[in-house]
This record gives sequence, structure tokens and C-alpha cells, in this order.
Amino acid sequence: MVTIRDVAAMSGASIKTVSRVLNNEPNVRPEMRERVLQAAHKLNYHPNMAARSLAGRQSYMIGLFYENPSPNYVVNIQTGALDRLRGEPYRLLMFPVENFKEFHGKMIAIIRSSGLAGVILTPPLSNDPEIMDELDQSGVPYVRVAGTEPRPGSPCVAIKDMIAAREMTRYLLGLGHRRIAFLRGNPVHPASNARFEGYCYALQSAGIPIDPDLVIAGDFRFASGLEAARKIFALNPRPTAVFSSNDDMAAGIVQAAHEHGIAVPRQLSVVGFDDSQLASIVWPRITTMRQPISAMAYTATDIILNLLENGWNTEEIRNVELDHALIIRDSAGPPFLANVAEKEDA
Amino acid sequence: MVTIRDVAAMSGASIKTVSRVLNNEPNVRPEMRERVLQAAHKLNYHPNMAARSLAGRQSYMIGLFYENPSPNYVVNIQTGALDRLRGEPYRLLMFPVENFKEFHGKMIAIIRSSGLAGVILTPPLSNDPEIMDELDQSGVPYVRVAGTEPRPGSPCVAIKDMIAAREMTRYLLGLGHRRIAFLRGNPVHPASNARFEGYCYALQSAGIPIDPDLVIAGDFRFASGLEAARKIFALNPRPTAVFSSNDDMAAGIVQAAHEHGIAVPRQLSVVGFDDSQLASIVWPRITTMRQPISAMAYTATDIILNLLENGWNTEEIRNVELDHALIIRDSAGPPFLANVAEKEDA
DNA sequence: CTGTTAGCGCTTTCAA
DNA sequence: TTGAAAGCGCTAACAG
Repeated sequence: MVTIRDVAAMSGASIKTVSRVLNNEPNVRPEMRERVLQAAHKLNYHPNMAARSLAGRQSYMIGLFYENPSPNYVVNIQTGALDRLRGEPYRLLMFPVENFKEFHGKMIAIIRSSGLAGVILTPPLSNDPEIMDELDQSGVPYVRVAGTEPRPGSPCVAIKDMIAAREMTRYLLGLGHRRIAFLRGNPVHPASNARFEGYCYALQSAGIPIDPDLVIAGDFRFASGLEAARKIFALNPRPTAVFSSNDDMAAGIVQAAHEHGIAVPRQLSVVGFDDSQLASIVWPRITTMRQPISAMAYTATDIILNLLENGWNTEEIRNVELDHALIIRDSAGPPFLANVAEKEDA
Repeated sequence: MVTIRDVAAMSGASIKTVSRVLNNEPNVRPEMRERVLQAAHKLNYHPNMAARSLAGRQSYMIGLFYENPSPNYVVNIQTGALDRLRGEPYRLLMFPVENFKEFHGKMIAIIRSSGLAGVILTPPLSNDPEIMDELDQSGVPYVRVAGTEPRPGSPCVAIKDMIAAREMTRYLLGLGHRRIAFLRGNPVHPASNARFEGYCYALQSAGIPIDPDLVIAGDFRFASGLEAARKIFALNPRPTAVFSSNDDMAAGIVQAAHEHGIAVPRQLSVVGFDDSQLASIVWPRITTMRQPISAMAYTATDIILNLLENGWNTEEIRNVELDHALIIRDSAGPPFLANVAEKEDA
């Protein structure tokens, strides 16, 4: 095992100087720096993270905590974080949390024993006050993705869920729909509520009362879209459009529509949220609201890094809101054909 | 920061004894053990991984290396590995590799600097001789997922790709298909070739010559399925079935079929491979060959852990082959209706 | 600009 | 069955 001492010996510098070079610290003659670098290269030297962490009382591990969201979501988050980490000495450690209720009280132990330098929290963990309390107590910087509750000392990266959902609802309204069903997400994810608010807001602004029969419970998963579809199809008169809180459930509705011989969008418009891979894979391709999940994770990671490296303090970092975008595809259209066609068919 | 010294002080033992208790080493009086455990608990003590790694000259990090497969694949692999790691002191570090050709020569550096205890390789990395050479050189145990080339000293977890593909082809044959197109995967993934072999084998056994026009290149991605569909639809006479090397591409073919008004499976049967989430989300749901990806990663991780903990040597571990399973859904059926209907339609 | 010294928190000798 | 001492490879503090 080649250590900093070997590099020092070969380059004729002290270990401290080698350390300076390796950490890009100032106060080293360029010539000396060069010599050290060459020795390190020749010896195929690589610093030992464990020793570095121990001596420097800091680690180079960022923990990504998540609880069972859709696979696409995790991958996108992970990709964004990893993209930001590329070229940095930091590494990404995955912490899947089975049940965040049972997770309470364990955060500090994990941080301590894994020596995490920073933490990224995804929903629903990003809105769990107990977990955040523990994090505050631990002192490691943490950034929340898609958190909604503002919290002093804890930056958060999100999109404007309410506004985005309102926009989507208005799009449907603009198409001429009046009976629009809404498929809610898992209520422990606050984004789910924000999206519902946006839906309500848009309807009310248009003078359309919220019909409770048109608001269906769901949990963000494909299967719950399938289930919801059954309820929606049984409604009389049937809504002409469904706004699903995410794409997975929207895909479920589309599949169920195929099975029931209901043409999308001719007889039923379906729109989703996220613009996940799914949305463009099912047929018809789903009109959806793009949420820049990877970019959110990238930004969250960037904030962590700045907190760590540049000594930003959390006070100066306000929440960051990224842009959403309406992606128009093939699953939504005007309603008028739908009802007519339906009655003729029957 | 509470250290082993604090626990020693409180329990009245030496730090060595505390260390013994914490590591479940023998030669500690039960009574003493109890006292130490209580002190540790009372102080909310958690061992520092960095110190442990440094002093013990070993680490508790398992690196998962992957290059750009489909999101579902990564998630499944990750889930399997994480499941096995639950309750163990080991952590999973993610190493996305952009381009495995450029990756050559970097493996040792990464292992050294991150202090990896073990490595899990997924395709196509699991079949790259240069990477495996570096790994051999580094001395850390590594297990390959879905590798095909046998390699002494390196265990591998896989399924019988060739056999599975042969089975699927025979299923199609059994349905009555004679013109069966095959959509290849990315050729750098050896599983891709094994599946093609299985297809050829089955056809030849049935006395059907391989028609090169029916073998289409693909790269495992949805978009390549879309492209391939165009070529397949242009064939005259059109094949009555398509066997796609994975579900992503099969989903592409299904989508294209919808766009071209080709009914699946009535006019064209489509089957995939993997049984990824996609297969049951698109409509019609895709008949596919289930590959237990999570289980493979679980097993790979299990092997690594045994190598590490129980001092297994790689000689005694042969390759492990897990079972595949044909999952019959709605995208494949008998061919006879197809051609008839087509001609009548025209 | 450079080097010396003293740890970081733990495990590993090896002696009691 | 237990403990004292000596590091693991690196960085921090301070002295040159």
C-alpha cells in the first residue's frame, strides 16, 4: 500500500507538503507541486478516504434517503445527484427507508456511524418534522427535495406544485372540459396536496364547483391508477377528463381505458404529472407536467456541496424553485366528440 | 462526539474490551459485555466507520458499478443489493460509469481511494476483461451480474439467457408462428448474443432457417424499438411475431404498432424479455421472460459478504444460475388470424 | 513557502 | 479474560 509517506520520500518533500498539493492548498512552489504530482502519479498513489476522514474530522459521503417512491423517481434523483458529484471527492450512499415512521430516532445513529457529511431528503422524508429535528440536532447539513413546509435553516429545492397543477387544470379547461376528475397521490407526500389545491383553485376561478365525486384517492402507484379508473368509469355522467397527480397513475388509467374500450383522448382525456419515462412509452403518449427531478437533485447536491466547501450558512440559502413545463402529447383533447360518440356507440 | 473511550470510562472497562464487545469477539464475561452494552446505549454511542476502516485496514463499502442500462434495471439491481445489506454494517456506494471504454485504468484508483471492500459489476462491465484484470490486480473480491464469459476466481450470478430465449422462441413456434423477427440488444452486452443464440437454436431445431432480414439491430432502449418497428412493418410479407431482447424495445414496437394501426396481438405478436415494470404497464400487457434481477443482485451481494466475512475463497464459488420464467400476458397469440385479417382489411 | 509534531477513533499486537 | 501500547494514513496546528 503506497501512502503519503512514499510520495513524500520520492518527491523529496515532507508529507505535509504532499498533503498541501493533494488538497490544492496554497503556499507551494509550482515546481515543488509538479514534483509531488509526478511522484504520486509514478507510484500510482491514491489517498485513503478513511484516513482523510478521520484526520480531517469530516467525511466525503453524501447520504441519499428515500422511501419507496416510484423507481423512475429514485433513478432520476440519483442521476441528478451523481451528475453533480462527478469530479468531486464526494460519494453517494444510498439509504432506502422502509417505513419512515419506524425510521424515527435512527437518523443520528446512521449519520454518526456512516460519517455522513451531508444528507439529501426526498419526499415524504423531506417533510417529516421528526426526521428534520434529528438532522438539526446532528448538525450535518441537509437539503430537502420537494419539501413544502418552509423550515428555517434547511434549504429546499422544489417546483411550484400548486401553480403547475393549476396550469394543467386550466389547460384542460381551455380544451373545453368541465367535468374533470382529479386523482390524488399518496397523502403523506405534501406535493400531492399542493397539486390538489392547484386543481381546486383553477376550477373555482373558472366558476366550477368542486364535485367530491370527481376527487379520487390514489397513492402514486400504477395499481392505484387502475383502481381509480374503475371508479371513474362508473361515474354517471362520466367526466370527460382525468387529471392524475402523477404519470404512473395516469398510465394505469390509460391501460384501464384500453381494457374497457374507452378511447383516449376521444372519449376521455387523461393527463399526468412528472413527465417520467412512462408518459412517452404508453399509448397514447401522455400529456403531462414536466417536473425536473434530476435537476432538483442536482441543485440539492450543489447546495450541500456549497454548504460543505464554501462554508455557506443555511441562513443565506433560501428555498430554490425550479421551473415546470407543460408537455403536450396525445392523451388529451377537446371533450365535445367524446360524449356524442359515446351515446352513438351505445 | 462520544468515542469508545467514553464508553470504556463509563463501563469501567478498557477500550479494548469495549471493542471486543462491539465486534462480538469472544473472551468477554457476559456480565462485562452487558455493562459495556448498557454504557454504549446510554451514551448513544456509534462507532466511527472511518476510524474502524483505518485501524482495521478494511472498509465497509460495497461499490455497485453500472453503465447506463435502463432505469428499471438499475433500480432492481440496487434494491436487491440493498435488501441483502440490510442489517449489515456494509453500505452501498453507487458508481455510474459513463463510458466503460474510458473507464479502463481507473478501477484501482477508485477502489483505493474509496476504500471499497467489494465490488459488484453489472453488464456490460461484468464482461469487460480489462476491468476484471484491474479488479484481480486490486485484490478486492468482485462478483459479476449477468456475466457470460466464465472466469476463474470471479463468481458470477446469471440466468440461462440462451435457454430462456430458446424457450420463448419455442413458445412462439408453439403458437404457430413461422416468420418470427428477432430484435437484438446492445451487442456489448453479452446476454444480448446469448438470447440471439437461443432464438437461432429454437428455429433451427424446428427446421426453420434463420432469415437475416428478420434479425434487426437494437440497443435495448425504447427508441430503438420504435426504429426497429419501422423496419419490421416494411417487411413483406410481414413477420407474424417479434421477439424483442428486452421489454423496453418491445414496448417501442407496441407503441409503433398502435401508431400504424397494427393490432397486437391479432396482426402481430410481440414478446419481450426481463419482465420489467414496463411490460405490464403498456397495453396490451407484454408477454415476457422474467429475469429475477433483484434476486441476482441479492445473490451477488450475498456472495461478496461471504467472501468478506467468512473468508470463502473464490475458488470454491462457482457461477450461480437463477431461474427464469415465461410470463404469458396479452401481447402474443396465434398467427393465423393476423394474415387473414390483414388481407381482408386491405 | 516548508516541515515537525501531535493526534483523529479505532483495531491490533502482545503481555499480563 | 483483560489491558497497555503502538500504530492505520492522513490533516491540523504551529514553528521555522
